[in-house]
Amino acid sequence: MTTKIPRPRGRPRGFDPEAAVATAQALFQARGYDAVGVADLTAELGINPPSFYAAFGSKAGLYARVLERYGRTGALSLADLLSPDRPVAEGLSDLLEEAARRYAADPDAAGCLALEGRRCQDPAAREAATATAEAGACAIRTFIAARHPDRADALTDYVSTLLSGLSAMARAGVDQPRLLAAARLGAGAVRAALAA
Amino acid sequence: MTTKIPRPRGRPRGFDPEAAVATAQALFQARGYDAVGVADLTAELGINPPSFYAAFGSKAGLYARVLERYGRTGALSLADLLSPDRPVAEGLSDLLEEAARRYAADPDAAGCLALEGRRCQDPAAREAATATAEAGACAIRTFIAARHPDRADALTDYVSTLLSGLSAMARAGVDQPRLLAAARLGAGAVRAALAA
DNA sequence: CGTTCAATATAGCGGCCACTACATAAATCC
DNA sequence: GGATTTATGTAGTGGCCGCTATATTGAACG
Repeated sequence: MTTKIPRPRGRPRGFDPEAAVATAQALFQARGYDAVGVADLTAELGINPPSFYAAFGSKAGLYARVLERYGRTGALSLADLLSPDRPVAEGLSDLLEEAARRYAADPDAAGCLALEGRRCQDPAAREAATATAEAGACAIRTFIAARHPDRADALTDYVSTLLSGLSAMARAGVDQPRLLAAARLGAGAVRAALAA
Repeated sequence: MTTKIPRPRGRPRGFDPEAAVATAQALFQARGYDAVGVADLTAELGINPPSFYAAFGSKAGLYARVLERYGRTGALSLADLLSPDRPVAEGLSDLLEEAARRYAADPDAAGCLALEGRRCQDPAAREAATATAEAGACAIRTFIAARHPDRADALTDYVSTLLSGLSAMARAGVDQPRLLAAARLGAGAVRAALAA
């Protein structure tokens, strides 16, 4: 159950900010940051601009909350896929395959929100997306370095390259089976590098 | 020598359109299509908007000419790298390495003009960039299919994924040695797939 | 010379953008 | 009740965008 919170002072909100963040996530993922206007968001949420800015501060502010939510719900569960007790090659293979599945799962939300967001025009939003993406790369590096410290940097670069490429291909319209096949081919190089 | 062309009727141009295309290529490659405004272009070229539109029709029209020039001068020479007499694995390896070198060669022009251009907001420019990128993928597919028809589709997807990823990493600021190492790792999977 | 033709310069168009000033509505506090 | 606080709806702001109407300049024609 939800904790009983005594109503705050003023007029209560007419909408749920968390639900709004979820709606915004879908819009941003479908069209990209730049292509989603504040007018699109307010229309979709059924609110007016002042309510929007009172709740989120700015379009980039909402995007930051969307990225935070993406890390919890939409992105790959790096903690599960890259748990320290898994073989390194297995974890990275599964990561790549799962990325291919998710990136191409919904044709209206193709690719990775964070990786794609790095290309938007708004500096604040771009930095937020870059930070989220970098956090993912950092998790990969840490996972590898625990058992293959000498190969962590190079392998992380390679896996990051593949993930960026898979996201780009998904956005270009490549379907799930093809994307998955590409991910599996790429994962082969990871296994070969770790076996050597 | 240049062919002797009798001066046409009206007032002569005050600038060289071909040089303007080259200048625009540098701008588009450095900042991306959306971030370069017509005002930026006219200022850089030292001309006014009407001259711009008389020469190129539209911003997307100029971009199409830039892409055409890119195919001739800036992009990878697919015809050389993928000439039919080369071993398939060798051609693809060299293609990936050369892409890594070029994408990270100039920090102010990181990535592939065509691959990155697929994400812009203007539909006409986006389609032009997509067509150019697709032509490259087609050349790769043809090169592979000549000797490995059953693997051409999957390998083309994989190489395209890597190229998109390398371009994205270059734009994210990864330097040339790291990018080259990632490309070499990725090329290993190509050789393995063809040897199997 | 005057006519014709094309590229130029000045100035500004309409449209969309993220964002906000202002007054009002709906709740709690005293 | 009245004061206070917060969110809301209406209506609009300034700014940048791609693009253009209009008049003028500079060249080749006849």
